[in-house]
Amino acid sequence: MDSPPETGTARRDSTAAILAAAETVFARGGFEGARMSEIAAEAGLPKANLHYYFGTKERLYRAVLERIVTAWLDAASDWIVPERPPAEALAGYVRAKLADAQARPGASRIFAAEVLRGAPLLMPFLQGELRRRVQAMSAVIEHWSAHGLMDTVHPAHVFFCIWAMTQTYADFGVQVQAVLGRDRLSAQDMADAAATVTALVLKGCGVRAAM
Amino acid sequence: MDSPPETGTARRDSTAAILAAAETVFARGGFEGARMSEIAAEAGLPKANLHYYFGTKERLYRAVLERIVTAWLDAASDWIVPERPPAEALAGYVRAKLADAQARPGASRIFAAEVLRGAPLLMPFLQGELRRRVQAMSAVIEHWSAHGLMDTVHPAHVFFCIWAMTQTYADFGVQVQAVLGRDRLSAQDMADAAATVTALVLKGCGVRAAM
DNA sequence: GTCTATATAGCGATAGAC
DNA sequence: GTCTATCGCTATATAGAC
Repeated sequence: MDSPPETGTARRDSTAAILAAAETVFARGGFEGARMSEIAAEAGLPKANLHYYFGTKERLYRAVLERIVTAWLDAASDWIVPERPPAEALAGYVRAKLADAQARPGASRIFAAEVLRGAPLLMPFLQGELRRRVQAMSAVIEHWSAHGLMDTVHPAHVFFCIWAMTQTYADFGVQVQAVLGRDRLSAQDMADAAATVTALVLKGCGVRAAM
Repeated sequence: MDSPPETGTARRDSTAAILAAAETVFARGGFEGARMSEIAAEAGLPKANLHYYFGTKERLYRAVLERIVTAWLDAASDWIVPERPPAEALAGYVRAKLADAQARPGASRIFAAEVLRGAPLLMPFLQGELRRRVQAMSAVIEHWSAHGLMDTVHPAHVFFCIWAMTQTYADFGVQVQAVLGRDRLSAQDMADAAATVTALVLKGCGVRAAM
């Protein structure tokens, strides 16, 4: 948004390559664990170019975080709307979150590592945009409860639990693999995961069967 | 277990102080984010003493991890036994895990950070001891299902979900606080969390009401 | 055993040639 | 705009006095 001007297609290619490489490298080890030299190698560029485009390691990291947070919000939030029956809405939300965790596990891990260390850079997002989204989605849940479509619950906590369960298949993927004794998670494993999470959420919230 | 001999009470005091300080400092930032000088300051000892007792930063980190893993296993695993009714057993297990997350959030975060970066040091534990424990607990779940005390589920995935939900209140505590708009989580917040997780697990698994 | 003072390496960042 | 060579700092680790 500031630093060197935004024009030029070579610039676009380079910054895109750097951001993709940075997401890969930050995904293992977080901010402190990543080396600028690793990111440069991953992007196939000299290290100096990273500083030319992004100035400092922290500014590059912030750029990566920003991309992730944007995707986080777009991903699934429009499933939770009052017109939809809760069974369909919640199941769709869970499936979208699980699909996101599988599609971009690195993004999920970077987000998790940032929150783990106290979210120094994400705090404004958590207290602002995310809080408002949760309040809006919570109102929908309360609407469903009031209409007898599901149990009365603590809506925010239900979302914390959904996020925890879906993200665990990205963030703790190696633990899941190790415990199941797999080299990597099969499609069947992910189907079992989806079935389990969906059942816990729908039956756990007493959602009346979809029609 | 190796390096300097294990006798002497001054040694016991120093190593205990260092391990406690290390757990605090590793809890924010993980292995790479921690500075030996921070740990020394936190323990009130000169930095050189850390190296005298533990040799390297990695060996100190391993010692901290070992303590955490031991506690992890002791914490709650004896709740899941076939004699107990599943409602009581699963509710007790969830409560014990949540209490553990509240009592030692730093330990939970260190474990999470280690798994996040691919669990290079924990892999033997995950594939060995933890896998065996899950297999044993899964057999109990299947026993309950076979006796009509609860639905037929994917037992391992149920445990992944329980761990995810309970640990999120330690590992992602700042996110929970931010979204709820709190300075810190109140006793009421934690009671709501416990109620939500317990409901999702018990109703989600179709556990027949306790008698 | 305990500490101060220092060696050594690796990292982020930059200067300056092309 | 792009790269090579290098600076300066900081962190782990150790040598050696007490």
